[in-house]
Amino acid sequence: MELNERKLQILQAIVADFIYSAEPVGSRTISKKYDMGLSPATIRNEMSDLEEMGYLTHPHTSAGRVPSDKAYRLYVDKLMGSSELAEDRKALIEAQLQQDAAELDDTIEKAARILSDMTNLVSFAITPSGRDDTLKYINLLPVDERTIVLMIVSDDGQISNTAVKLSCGYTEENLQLMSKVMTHNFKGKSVNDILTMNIIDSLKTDLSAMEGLTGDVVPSFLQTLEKMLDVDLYMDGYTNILSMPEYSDVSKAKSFLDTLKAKEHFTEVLVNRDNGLIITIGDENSELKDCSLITADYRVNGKLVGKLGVIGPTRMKYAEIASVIQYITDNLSKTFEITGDMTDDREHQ
Amino acid sequence: MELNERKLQILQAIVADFIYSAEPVGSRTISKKYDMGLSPATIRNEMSDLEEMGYLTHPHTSAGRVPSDKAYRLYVDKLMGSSELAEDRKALIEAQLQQDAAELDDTIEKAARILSDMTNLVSFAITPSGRDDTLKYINLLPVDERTIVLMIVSDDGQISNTAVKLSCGYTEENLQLMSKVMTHNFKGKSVNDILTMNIIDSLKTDLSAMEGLTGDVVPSFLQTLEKMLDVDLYMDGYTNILSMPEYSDVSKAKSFLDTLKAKEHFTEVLVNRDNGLIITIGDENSELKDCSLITADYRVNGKLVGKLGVIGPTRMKYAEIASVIQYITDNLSKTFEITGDMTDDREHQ
DNA sequence: GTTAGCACTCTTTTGTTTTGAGTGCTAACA
DNA sequence: TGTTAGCACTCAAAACAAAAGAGTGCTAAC
Repeated sequence: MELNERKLQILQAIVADFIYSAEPVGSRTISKKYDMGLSPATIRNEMSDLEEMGYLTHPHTSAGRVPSDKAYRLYVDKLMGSSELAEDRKALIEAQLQQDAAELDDTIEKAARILSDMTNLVSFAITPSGRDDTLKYINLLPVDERTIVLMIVSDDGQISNTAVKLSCGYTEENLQLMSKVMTHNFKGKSVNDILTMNIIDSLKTDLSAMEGLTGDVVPSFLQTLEKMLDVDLYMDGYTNILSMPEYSDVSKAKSFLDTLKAKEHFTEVLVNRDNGLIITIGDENSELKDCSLITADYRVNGKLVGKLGVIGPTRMKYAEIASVIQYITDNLSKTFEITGDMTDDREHQ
Repeated sequence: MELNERKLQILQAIVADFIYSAEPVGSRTISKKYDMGLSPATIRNEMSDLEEMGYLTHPHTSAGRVPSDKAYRLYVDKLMGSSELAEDRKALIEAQLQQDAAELDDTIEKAARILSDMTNLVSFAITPSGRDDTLKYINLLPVDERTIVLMIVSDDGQISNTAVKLSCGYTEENLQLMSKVMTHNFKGKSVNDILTMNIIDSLKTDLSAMEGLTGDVVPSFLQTLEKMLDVDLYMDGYTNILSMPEYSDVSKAKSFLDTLKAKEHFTEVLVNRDNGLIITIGDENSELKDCSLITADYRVNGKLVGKLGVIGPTRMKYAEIASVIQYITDNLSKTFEITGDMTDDREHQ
């Protein structure tokens, strides 16, 4: 059977209607609301065909039609078109993102909040991983008799520091020498490389004169590097789903939210997701098969990549949401480019 | 009317039963389950009295009795006794808290998680404010041509640092001088004092020779101090309420969760709350009048005070929950005392 | 003072009927 | 041959009715 122009039109009408109403769509509705000069009976015939082709389903005999995942996919790819974001929304996004956009983390968090507010869905965002950051230099600084600070500066200007409690004393000279050796050894190497290669051993021979100090500093150094690998995950708008008919049943809502709460796993899903504006629908997802995800990446300094997106039932306003996400991520990338040489002006853990 | 021994016994039975069943308690139930040698009729008479006295209410004629806030208050004060935590739970708490208890923040977060898991309620915790921390010294360190790090060390060993992007160049001597002057001016002063008193002006005269540098550093300094004031709020176990009969209605659950999400306000409530094990019931709360809160404080280095607690419907297992909270906060305080001189071994923002 | 007995109340449960949205099929129409 | 009116049929949801059951309050007897 062929998917002719009329079938597409009808399918589009059904999907669009269902997205808004959350009710199975009947032939009368289509015939009346979207007047395409066809009687309900004709539309019924077409619907019957569309069902046979796998685009529609039927909760029960006397109910209207509901789009299948396949229909949503077609809708997203061919039918929905792209929706231009209203000017006032654009302005709102810009205003809110710009407003004290000092720290990356805070801004990302804010972006997620805006996103969930505008879409009424659960939003999430991950920060870029520092795994490919290369080190610029390492500095050890005295604090008090038994405490020093380990400071790691990376080439793109990010600074991480940790206080290190020493088990033995130290001299300023020791610190300086050690800073020098460490910088020499690790300059230009990426965080990931340092952690996977066993560069630490070489350090021990270079600094054999001060074993005690090395023994205290190295674990902190590694720990700090590990932390630079970490990707933070923010979520917002959890409660939005509680006003959606799909989750009017508390136990459904609970199991959905509990799944989302297993953050670690979710982070992984996002990290492995392609860049660009990505929409996955229903069973295209490895998990949460009755949900859709829309994500897009954002750039920091034109390079490091984080992601931002929403999750919700397959019945969602794809076009509208996609345009919101796209606009926010574009804006984020711009923000962290314009203020490019200001992005250092924040603390990194 | 007098609240005699028998009335108390009956009231206790009713409250205890209702806490577990969430169903209005009838006279038969009390007579059978808690055999105190009285017929349902007698108990009915007593119940009627208790209702008149304001301890019980009546959803409708043919329903059992439900405890009022007043009854819970009496129950908590006089009737419930104290429940000793089971040994395996104690062990579990200790094991989980001890396990890499490196950073205060992480540990607090973990404590909140344990708490919500054990109580099946929403838990929350606030970290101590740094408002009364006194400064030990301030250090400015070179990073690159246009960037320095501002490091603030407080007397109890906490370290905060921020990268400062400069609008002009600097020399090492400048930094050292400025570090010295700032340390001299602010050593021994509390964060709060520095922020309220206008000490900044004096700094400008002392360092008039390097206006540019001062102009860049002072805002960052203030900003960092502001941050030290901040109290972080963690919440966990949001979804627990979705399995409670009180919130089987999605819209009720949503409005409860939305109220909790207004974090800022909630933080304030907690900060202003008394120390010790505090239980507030129903309309004793200024907000969320159909909920109860149980909180306790924990100490860090024997001094700084954070708080940990749960929130849920007035029908909660007060004794059990109180003992869990008490045990966790005791343990937290102990953890951050034993490793007393190790608590510096973490980063502070 | 306690309790058995009983009428009464009111929610919950269960069953029944009605309604109405929507389909599928057939037959007529253009 | 495609379109449509008409109609029987289906099924969930709503409305209604009846029954069950939990529990009370009161009275009278112990």
